[in-house]
Amino acid sequence: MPEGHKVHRISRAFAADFVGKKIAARSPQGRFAAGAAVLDGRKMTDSRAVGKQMFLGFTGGHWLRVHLGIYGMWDFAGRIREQVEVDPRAGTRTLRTVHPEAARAGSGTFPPEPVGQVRLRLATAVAVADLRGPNTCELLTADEMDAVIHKLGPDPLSPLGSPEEAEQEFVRRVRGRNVAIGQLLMDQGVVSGIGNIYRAEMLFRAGLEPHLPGRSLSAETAAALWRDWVGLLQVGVDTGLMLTMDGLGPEESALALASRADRHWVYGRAGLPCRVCGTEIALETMAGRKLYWCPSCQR
DNA sequence: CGGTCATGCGGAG
DNA sequence: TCCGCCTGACCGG
Repeated sequence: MPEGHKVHRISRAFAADFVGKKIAARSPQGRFAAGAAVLDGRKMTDSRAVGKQMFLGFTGGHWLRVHLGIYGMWDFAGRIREQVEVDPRAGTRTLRTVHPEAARAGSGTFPPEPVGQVRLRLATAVAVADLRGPNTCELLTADEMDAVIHKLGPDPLSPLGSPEEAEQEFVRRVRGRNVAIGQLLMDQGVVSGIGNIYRAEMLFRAGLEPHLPGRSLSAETAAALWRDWVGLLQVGVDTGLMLTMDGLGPEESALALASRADRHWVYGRAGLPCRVCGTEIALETMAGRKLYWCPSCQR
């Protein structure tokens, strides 16, 4: 499942091709039939992403909250605006449709038959979005949505206040806790959108020992973590990929992108030599997820 | 082609 | 702490 960058991209896809349009809603799988009936025929009025959560607004004050969990997904088909995509083999950035297959001439009828367990299908006259395997798919009032959002830590791309206030909020939430920084980065109440890959990579990039309590970090160290997240998230939204290794040329990038194991500093590299110092990358469970880190570079 | 794991997280127990 | 979600990537045979 996507970390925060992907959710922002999905939200943008809805903003581009669904917001402002009358929406046909149904639940082919049946598990969201009641909710789909409420939304059916309404106009989509807004699309927001906060961390890993997305909120779609509809006339009448209805908000659809979707959290994809570990393997949920949205599939788009039909006339969908292009987004930047990175070609792993060529190492190039190009514009592509969200769903290239749909652009093929004569590639079947529109709308396409649902594939798999489609919890919810949202459709305009020319575009379709299918939701499969979500962790959460529910209708909320505006007040209920606000309550959800206010429980979340800051998201650089949907700050409740100024960017400076978002940074200060992150610093405050980290330094106020006697909990390992490796746990705090995964806590969506501390900062929104960071998942297991970004956690491991950010800690390595900062040279931070994952077990350090949040309150042991200096304000500057915590602020630097935030600024790194701001940059990583922006790159992720721009490219659609989690590019966590800086300073690679086109050829190196192409190689790095070719396989996930070669794409990151430490994530997924347990037992392999650290790219910087050669020390064996360590693996342990933290916050219920696998944490990869270099015992030499991170202390 | 079958088994395992995972870019989460909420709820049951 | 375990389960549901019920997909897709990856790996060994």
